[in-house]
Amino acid sequence: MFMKMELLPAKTVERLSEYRRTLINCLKEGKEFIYSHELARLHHKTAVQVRRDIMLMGFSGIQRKGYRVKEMIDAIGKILDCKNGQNVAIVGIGHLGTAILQYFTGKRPKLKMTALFDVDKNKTGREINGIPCYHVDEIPEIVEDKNIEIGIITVPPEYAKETAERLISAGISGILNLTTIPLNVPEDVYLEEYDMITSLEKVAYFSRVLKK
Amino acid sequence: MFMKMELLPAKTVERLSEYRRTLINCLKEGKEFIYSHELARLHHKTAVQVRRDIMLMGFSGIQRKGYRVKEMIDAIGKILDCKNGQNVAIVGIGHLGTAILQYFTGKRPKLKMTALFDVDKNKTGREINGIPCYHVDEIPEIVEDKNIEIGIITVPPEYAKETAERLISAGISGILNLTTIPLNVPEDVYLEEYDMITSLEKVAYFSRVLKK
DNA sequence: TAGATTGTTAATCGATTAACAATC
DNA sequence: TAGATTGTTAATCGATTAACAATC
Repeated sequence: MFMKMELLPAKTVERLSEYRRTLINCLKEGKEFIYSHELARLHHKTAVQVRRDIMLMGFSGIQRKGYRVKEMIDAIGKILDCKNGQNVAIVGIGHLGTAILQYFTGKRPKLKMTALFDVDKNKTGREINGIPCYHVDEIPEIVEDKNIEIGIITVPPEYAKETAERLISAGISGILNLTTIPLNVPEDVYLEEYDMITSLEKVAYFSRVLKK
Repeated sequence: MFMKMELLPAKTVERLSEYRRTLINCLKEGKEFIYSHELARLHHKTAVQVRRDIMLMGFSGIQRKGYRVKEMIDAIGKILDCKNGQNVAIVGIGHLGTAILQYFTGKRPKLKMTALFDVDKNKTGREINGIPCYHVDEIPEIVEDKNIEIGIITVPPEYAKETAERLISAGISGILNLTTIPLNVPEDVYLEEYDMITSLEKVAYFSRVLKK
């Protein structure tokens, strides 16, 4: 069997993730088929783009009927998910860390929330939302023992750098940095950064200048 | 006096916001000048891109000395900030809403956190972090009376749609949607959406496939 | 059959980078 | 002066969209 295994464009990967979210909702509502233009409309995209993304992942629909919702969810899973799952940790269990933890619970079975880390004695040494919380000093052992591949950083900005360093030397392979400090990582670690203030400033700018 | 007022590319606007964050830190550390390659390195960009962004906003540096940190912060402010400020509200004061509120406090004087909205009686009718919290039913009056221009939506997904509708009919001009539900807004409302799960799935995918 | 939809290539558009002139 | 940096245009690259063939 031949497996389509080229690297997909980052933008396509993002959109596939978004499509899946929507498809899961469609499935819940009992929808069996979906047209490219329906999916496009739900995501403010064009139908061509949706079809092209689907083509790039090697899936196909049925002429005049659209795409089978259930099968497409599985097809996206084949691309986005690791067969045996990937373990995830959150470092910094403040409001942001907790928000992610809560949202996450039970949603993505292939991304297994495995450990939490904090410095607060009230949080460490117990389970939060059913996930064990350790002191950040335990990052090296726990990340290695539990084979944690992905770290989400939601610590206060002044600790962002050292947190990243700890995760990296513990052998993490991907980081989602939600602090306001841009990080530097070695080449073999994938880094994604997001700052809400930038999003908000973008909204402020365009909502102002676009209204004539 | 001639004002440079063309619309900047969205990507440039994002980067200017990021540069400013970094420049503010540089200023705190007493740095007076910064080279394009220094700023580039801090943001994983190229020096050319930094210089081009700066050029596009109509600012200039000094040959061989770089850019004056203080002046550049002001120049970015002239682009991103509204002279008299813009009022912001958060709808949904759960962990995510609270995280934003806390981070936000005192950071961006031109984005004035003006009102919070929730349904929980323990939160409404009092101040949280110094900002008054109202019941979501009061959105129409408060948004109009307080001239709120930007709404951040951090409600549970099932309420995302109606929250957006309420904000829009109350006359909001920009929305930052942090729920997992894509929204539809009329043409004259600027919408920015962000979903952490997509970011996380992107990290999972690339951290897996990029390691050979 | 006509119409609607998928699948795919080619063209276009926009964003980044290369190249280099200017200048301190 | 030589070297380093800014500023800017032109070339390249990548992402989106247009066009259209295939087919149900």
